[in-house]
Amino acid sequence: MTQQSGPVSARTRVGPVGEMQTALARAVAAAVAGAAAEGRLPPEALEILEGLGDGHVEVPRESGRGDFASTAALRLAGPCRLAPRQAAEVVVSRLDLSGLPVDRVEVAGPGFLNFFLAPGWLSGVVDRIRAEGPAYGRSDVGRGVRVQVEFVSANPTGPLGVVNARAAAVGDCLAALLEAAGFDVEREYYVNDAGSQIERLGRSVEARWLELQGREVEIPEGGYRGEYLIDVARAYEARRGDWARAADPVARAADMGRFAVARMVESHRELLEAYGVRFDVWFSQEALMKTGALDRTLADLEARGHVFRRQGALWLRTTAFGDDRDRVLVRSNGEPTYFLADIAYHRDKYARGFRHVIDIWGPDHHGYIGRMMAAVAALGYPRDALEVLIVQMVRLMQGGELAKMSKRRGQIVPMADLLAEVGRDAARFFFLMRSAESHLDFDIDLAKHKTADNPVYYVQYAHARISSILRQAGTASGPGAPGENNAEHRLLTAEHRLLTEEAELALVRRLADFPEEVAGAALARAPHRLTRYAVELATAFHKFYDTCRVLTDDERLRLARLALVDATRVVLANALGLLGVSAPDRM
RNA sequence: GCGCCUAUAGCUCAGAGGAUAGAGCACCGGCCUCCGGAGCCGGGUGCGCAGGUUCGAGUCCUGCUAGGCGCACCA
Repeated sequence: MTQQSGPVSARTRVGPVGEMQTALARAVAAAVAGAAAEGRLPPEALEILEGLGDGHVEVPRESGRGDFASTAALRLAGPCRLAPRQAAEVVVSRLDLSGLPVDRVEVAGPGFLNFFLAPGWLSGVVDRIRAEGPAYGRSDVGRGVRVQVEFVSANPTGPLGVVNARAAAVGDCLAALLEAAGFDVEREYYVNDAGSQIERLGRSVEARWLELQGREVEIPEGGYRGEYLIDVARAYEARRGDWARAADPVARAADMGRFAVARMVESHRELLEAYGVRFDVWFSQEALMKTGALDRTLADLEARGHVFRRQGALWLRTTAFGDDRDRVLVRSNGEPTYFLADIAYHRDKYARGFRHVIDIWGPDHHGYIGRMMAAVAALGYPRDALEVLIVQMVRLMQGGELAKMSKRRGQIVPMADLLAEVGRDAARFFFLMRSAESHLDFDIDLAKHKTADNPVYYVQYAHARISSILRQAGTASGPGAPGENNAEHRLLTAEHRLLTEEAELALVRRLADFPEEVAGAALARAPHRLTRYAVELATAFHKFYDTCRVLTDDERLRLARLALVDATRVVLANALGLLGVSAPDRM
């Protein structure tokens, strides 16, 4: 079983940097074509290079190796049986860089082509960012493909825990990234409001309710023992107590189950909204089942010939699609499994028109991926129609120890408690600092620090500091209508070629990277890259601030730097916006 | 037993087949007549082990070791 990763290609060519890479790649390709035509490179060279697309142009890690490097010669050398450096020399001799801001090209190391660009090659970026504003960073690599991201989807039988908080941050940010990258995204929450767990929930509420009536009752086997159900029972008593006392016990427990689910779902929705996460669709499992979706799904799978009967049960032959064993759809007692319901749910997703579905699951479900992928394949959908991401577990650390936030041992820590402790911004930022699939140690002490060692404050501080500078300069922060006399208007005349300090150029360079960072993070399903970028951008700004005075008496330099600072504000705000973290003007 | 994930600096973690592997925390030492010091600068014998593919491997493949998780006619 291999997990499908969907339309993932971590390399994208968008934004100012990507556009330059594409232009350089074209120039290299033209040089190779020219050399091949002259017989100085074998005919297959061009074909090999085309197979690389523009992926052979990269950004060298080390400064001093140019602004860009091409590995074309290295890749041609083997198949063409040439010495890499020699191939590089041939390419360079044919390079036509007219119209490109390239100062010089060097052959370096084993055969890299290093391009050194003219110092002002990014001088247009500042205006571009300030003109695009909130749209800067968006691209169309997704080409409007409809994608659904389903996440959190916690059972409505108890409060949300910290893993749900992590999944919410990851799912919401991933959805935002995909939107920014040009996909047509819907956020969905699946409500498991059917099945035996809801019966157990109802009986558990009933037990609490009977307790409130002064009766001593055991919570049923397999029931939910959390004290939150006492509140549910109280609310139920207030709303439907009279009816319940006269009602048939079976109907009463069922009614309590429905009541508890509605209440739980509502509290989850409220908590998530307070966390800044809104779903487009809250999808009810019960509603789906009422439409007969299970029967239709079963019939579909049978028609496709993947269902068989064994020992009185109906099975899906998932082993035909990479699973390591076959799975039961309908138990011998006639009860459908949760698996069948899940297949019906996914079938419904595709029926609703999604070309690509991303499920974000908790760590306890990774064993479920194989059968779900197999089921989607059995339904006849392409292998990349479904993609499952696992958000790994969270350990809360405090004072270097496992935090004891939960009152009882082994009990999950409620999401609400964590938010009350560290706040929404810190929680979201910290959950997005690590790749979703690796275990996370959440440092509560650090998250609460209001100092620079706390990354979220460090980034927000950069934004607040910028706002302060712009306030002092009399520049409206934000794209208001500029009066012709104010500084906002005069920034349009800023001369970006005056930005020559190393710290200034480094900052411009980081700003120029943003669209590629966004698209790359979206395609790689890696929101944590964006968090990292935000920190790096803040660092670049603070370094600039430390070495370059913005509000100088030199009017022209002052305008140039103000424009740069304002562009930085835009990008920081856009990055924080995608992360779901606030960008304060004051702290 | 089988499967999946993880293994990178004292700690927590980035790392997109490229050149000399990076951040943050912690620790030590510097920097404010000036736009917010919630800042900046400096200090580092680290890719679990062994093979392989490649011009080039932390990255891909195989085996091993260690940790985590999963392996229901549960949801």
